[in-house]
Amino acid sequence: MKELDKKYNHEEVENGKYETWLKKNLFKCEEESSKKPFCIVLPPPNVTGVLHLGHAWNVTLQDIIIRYKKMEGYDCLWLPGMDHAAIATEAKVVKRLKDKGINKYEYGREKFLEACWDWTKEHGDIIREQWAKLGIALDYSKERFTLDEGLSKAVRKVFVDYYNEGLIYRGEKIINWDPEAKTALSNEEVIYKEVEGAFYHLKYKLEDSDEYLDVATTRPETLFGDTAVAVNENDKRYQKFVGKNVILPIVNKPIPVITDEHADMEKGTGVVKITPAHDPNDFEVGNRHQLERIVVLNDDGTMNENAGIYQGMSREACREKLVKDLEEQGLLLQIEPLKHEVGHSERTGVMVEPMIKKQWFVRMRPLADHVLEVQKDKKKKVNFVPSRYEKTMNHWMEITYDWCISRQLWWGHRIPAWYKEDEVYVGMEAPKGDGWVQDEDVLDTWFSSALWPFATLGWPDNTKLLEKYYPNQCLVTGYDIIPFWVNRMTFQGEKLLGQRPFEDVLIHGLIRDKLGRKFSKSLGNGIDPFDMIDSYGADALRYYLASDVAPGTDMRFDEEKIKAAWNFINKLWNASRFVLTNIQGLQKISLDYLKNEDKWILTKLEKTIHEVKKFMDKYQFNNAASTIYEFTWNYFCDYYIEIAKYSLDQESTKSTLCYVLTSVLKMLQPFMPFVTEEIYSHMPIKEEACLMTCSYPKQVKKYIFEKEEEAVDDAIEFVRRFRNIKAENNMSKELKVMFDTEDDNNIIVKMLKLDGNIVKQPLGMKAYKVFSKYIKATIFFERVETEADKVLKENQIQVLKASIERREKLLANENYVKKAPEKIVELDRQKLAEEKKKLEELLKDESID
RNA sequence: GGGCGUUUAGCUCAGUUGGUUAGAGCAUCUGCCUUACAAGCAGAGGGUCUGGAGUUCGAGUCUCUAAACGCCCACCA
Repeated sequence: MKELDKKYNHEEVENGKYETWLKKNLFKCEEESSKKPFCIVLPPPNVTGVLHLGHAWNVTLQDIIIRYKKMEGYDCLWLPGMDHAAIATEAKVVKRLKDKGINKYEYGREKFLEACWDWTKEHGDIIREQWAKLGIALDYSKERFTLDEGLSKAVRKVFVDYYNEGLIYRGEKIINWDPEAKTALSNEEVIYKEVEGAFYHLKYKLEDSDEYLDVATTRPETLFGDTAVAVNENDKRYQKFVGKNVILPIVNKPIPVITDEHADMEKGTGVVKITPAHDPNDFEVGNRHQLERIVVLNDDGTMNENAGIYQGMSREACREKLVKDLEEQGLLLQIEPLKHEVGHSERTGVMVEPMIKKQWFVRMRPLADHVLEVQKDKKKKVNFVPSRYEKTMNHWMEITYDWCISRQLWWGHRIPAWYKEDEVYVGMEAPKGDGWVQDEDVLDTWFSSALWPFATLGWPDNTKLLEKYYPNQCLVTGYDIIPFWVNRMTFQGEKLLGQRPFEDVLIHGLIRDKLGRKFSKSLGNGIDPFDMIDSYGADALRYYLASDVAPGTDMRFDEEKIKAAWNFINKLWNASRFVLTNIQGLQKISLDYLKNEDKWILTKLEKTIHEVKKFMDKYQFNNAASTIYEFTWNYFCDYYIEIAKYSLDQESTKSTLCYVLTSVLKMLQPFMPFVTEEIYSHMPIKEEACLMTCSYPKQVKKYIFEKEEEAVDDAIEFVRRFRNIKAENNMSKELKVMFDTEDDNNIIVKMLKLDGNIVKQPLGMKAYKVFSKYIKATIFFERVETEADKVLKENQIQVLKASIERREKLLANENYVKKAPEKIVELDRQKLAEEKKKLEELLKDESID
């Protein structure tokens, strides 16, 4: 058995381990076993790029769950995969081709898709390497891609069934148009940003009259599509105009003045221009009044032939020129500056254009209503951690409307619809016969990822995998994609399989920079998690990511904390070295003849195990981590190992060291798999070849010794007070100590290295009393009392007096004694007695000199 | 406009069902190369928990209210 290296070197420790784990098939699920299943599907990262810190956080949390559950005896399946990310990837590939001077449309669909597959392969390989560096326990035998054959089958199945059921339809509606990517977008893909705009007040003259209406608009360039002007029917100001025509400026065309509920008397001038082809509200108005729909924009965002002389201009240029022309013609009444929110494309960043288009939609109401119904049932609902995020989903379900799923892109699942003149065929395969042309469009990338929890398990076929691992037990994702993904998986799972897709959803936040800003390219504040791994190791990064914040909250990145995590690992490493060199040759762990300190550390350990499991089960890894940290550093290293140094020849000491360290390694394994496996491999006694296949520690009641725990706690308390007094008084090593209590003060003598300094009689030197609950001693030392000493003692007395007074008052309060739990009251009584004793001694002490 | 979150030590964060004198890491100060660890050890200082009101024997924790910051959703002709 090779010894542990003198220095903890994360690079050496982590190097090669992942490959070994893969070779040993340690990450594979055990389909055939009778163990209870625990399944997580990995939120598939987009193949657009490589993994960032947010991904590292996301997968670390999942890996901790999976590794924990494996040790807890579950058959775990953590299913990896990637997302083709239709629009995002397409944008990247378009750019790559453009840089080479190639135009997507000239290149052609087939070759373009080849380029997309190349891109996917390249980035997929990088991502897999990154997963390996992070050490995550993915079952690669089940890896999937959102654009693979299986997903394609599932997608087509859903599309066809929904179409036949009337849940998917094709229709002309106002959709969000991305003029850069030249595709429709869903509501969720539009981000509203505040921009500096203006209210343009335009003069719509009454036909054959000098009178006019003041029409305010933020989008003057859409006036070419105006087909009416609306006022509220109760608006007395404009009643006389209703039924008449106004002349559309520039176009010089009469359009009617109508009444419609959409016109709000309170807003603006109370007159609203109606552009049915470019505004969702106006579209509805147009439907109510059978107004013509005039599209004025081309797909690339330039003005079309309906814009007359402005044809070919960009939206922005047209607005500028138009406003100038209106002003010249005296048709511009006023420009009122206005800050307002305008929709931008999530992917390309350009302003989104509401446009009327023929697209495919999912009818959302019935699907969403069903989820709302299910969420009322505690046994059937999706449980969010933290629970507040349930509201985010429910609210979305309440207000969502039909989902535009067709995209005018090439990279994605092609819509399984074929057209022949006026006929439409929707089916799993192309229809027989000539003349059928398939829909050119593909589906929203989220349409396929919404099927991820079950399509990856073989749905729509009724596979064993599906039967065993659906519903998934858990999903881990950021709150920012609840609308895009979690919600959609939920309604699809409910509809298609009649069950929630996952029992729990663990939500985490976003990682921000040290100043709380989002990471962004323009700020240049990005952190590459793999740089951090190079510097501190994956274990340190993982521990940091898992332990920094409570579930559901954002995290501010702080490299100092990774350093602190590294220090902790280094501490573990050194403690392990100490233990390993001292338990060489240990044959078996025997915990039958235990000393007080052994019983003490075992008790602390068993209590720690209980706490840690409680936190792990609630996904509170931050609390679990700090509980283990405290035990390892503050109890095991700071006290037990120090005391153990005096009895390293004893079996009980060796056994206890071995047993405790093994338990610590097990608890830390999910957080820091590399280093814990490395240390475990050197242990002389092992229950399994690998730590990760060991069982998780369970609290053993017989190793809880309350009496000994209290006694050693008290001894430690004494040691702490002793050291304090020693430090505050600048005592030399030559001090002498007289114990006033009969107890076995073995531990204290060792901890304080008092051997040879113990006296049986008081000495004629300055004396100082030290107390804990059970132990009392006098320190004698050579030193002249200074003014500072007196002040210090006086302060101590004051603090004690105040505390005693507070407690006496509290205990004199009948209400408190009557209503508070007895335990609490009893504790106060004890504490009071102690304090009184201490005060008495302290006061008496003044006479000793 | 609707909803949600945050506000605790100099900084970053914990704080379970209300219950001893509110914790950690980092930073600061003091003393130590004590043979696992100086990336360490020992000791210390530092917060009344954003403000106000209430419920309670008891509030960082529950209720109401105000403020600052942040996020989500919707709308703005």
